Amino acid sequence: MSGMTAPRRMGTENSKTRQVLLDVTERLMLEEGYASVGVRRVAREAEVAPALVLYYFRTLDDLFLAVLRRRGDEELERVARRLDGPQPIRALWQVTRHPGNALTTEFTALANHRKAIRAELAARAERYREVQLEVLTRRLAETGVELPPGVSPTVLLMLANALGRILMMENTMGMTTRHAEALDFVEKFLQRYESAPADD
Amino acid sequence: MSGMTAPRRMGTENSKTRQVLLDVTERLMLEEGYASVGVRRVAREAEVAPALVLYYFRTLDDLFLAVLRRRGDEELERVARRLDGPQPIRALWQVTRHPGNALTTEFTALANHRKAIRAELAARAERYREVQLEVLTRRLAETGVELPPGVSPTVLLMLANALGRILMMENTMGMTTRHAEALDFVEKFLQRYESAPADD
DNA sequence: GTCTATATAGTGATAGAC
DNA sequence: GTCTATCACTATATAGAC
Repeated sequence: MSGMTAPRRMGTENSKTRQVLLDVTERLMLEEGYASVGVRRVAREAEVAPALVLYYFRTLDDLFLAVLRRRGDEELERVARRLDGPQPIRALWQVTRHPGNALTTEFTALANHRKAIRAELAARAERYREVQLEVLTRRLAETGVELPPGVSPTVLLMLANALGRILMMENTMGMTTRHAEALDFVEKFLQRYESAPADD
Repeated sequence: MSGMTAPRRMGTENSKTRQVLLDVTERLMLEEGYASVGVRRVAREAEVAPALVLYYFRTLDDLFLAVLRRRGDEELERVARRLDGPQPIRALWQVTRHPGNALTTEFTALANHRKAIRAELAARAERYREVQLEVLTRRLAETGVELPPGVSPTVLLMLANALGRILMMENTMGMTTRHAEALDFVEKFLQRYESAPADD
């Protein structure tokens, strides 16, 4: 399981230091972007020597992948739980705009450069979408919400995800043009389809 | 205008070589991503010496900015012209999914690392949005299309742009989950609101 | 498990000859 | 206008001592 390609020594999965390195990497990605993550920088923030980072993660890719897997698993669970409540559409919107999702954006950017990340991220994103869709579809049926004509749960999911992600990305680069109107539209939509028990 | 900070020599605006360097850079960004753009790589593809790149563009940032400005101006004009036709919503969707827009995505990613790019891109994106909105609003009024309740031209613009961009980004990383349903929804929407002269 | 020291290879940028 | 040569710096990754 841990790969027998390299004869080099390597740290164990449940080391305390290893966890710290993952924490530092994740924090750096969120605060300064993935480009700030490097062997030296992570080591400095974790107050260890650079070589130790490569002792726990053979390559930088391995470090990124470990963060992606740890956080991704947590997030998938959290999202599925959130959507499985009384207001699935509102939950969908909140989840999309949650800071935890900012890491996904960062990994998406990183995937441009690193093949290994791209493969893993794409696979996860597909699973993520299917899980969201499954829970959302079920809950919409159970709560008896009637969406606008032509808007299937799939379409609702894609539109919410897309709009949320783009607003986030634009915000990151200091852009807010027409965001207010978009957010207002979403709020009205939520009130129309979920706050009042929708009996048109 | 051309900056009196550096005493270093520099090429003229309408040099043939300069144009080639811009072409190469743009092509590289589209085909392999911005990370493949470097002094040496661009020089090699243009079949000149690396130092010549920095003769025409004092820094890498300057090279990127020159591409952004040249292409951005062309695109803005093209988009405004396209939207100002008989089917503005369809044009909006086509423009969003046009390859020319892929460069924007690349610049958005680049903006994460480079402050100078971020500032210029944000300013341009705001102008781009306002121009799109202005033409779209006017044409929708002129063609007498009645959008779904709550969906203002602004909301339509933001949703179309967001969905189109996200589909493009996912495609780039080899992901297509549920794209068909989303595209189908858009197509039906277009047919409903534009192909038939809409008299409900 | 953690360190120091270093190998190896990349980068953007500059000086100055032709 | 274009080149060669090089500086100064960064990066990931490795070997081997403690």
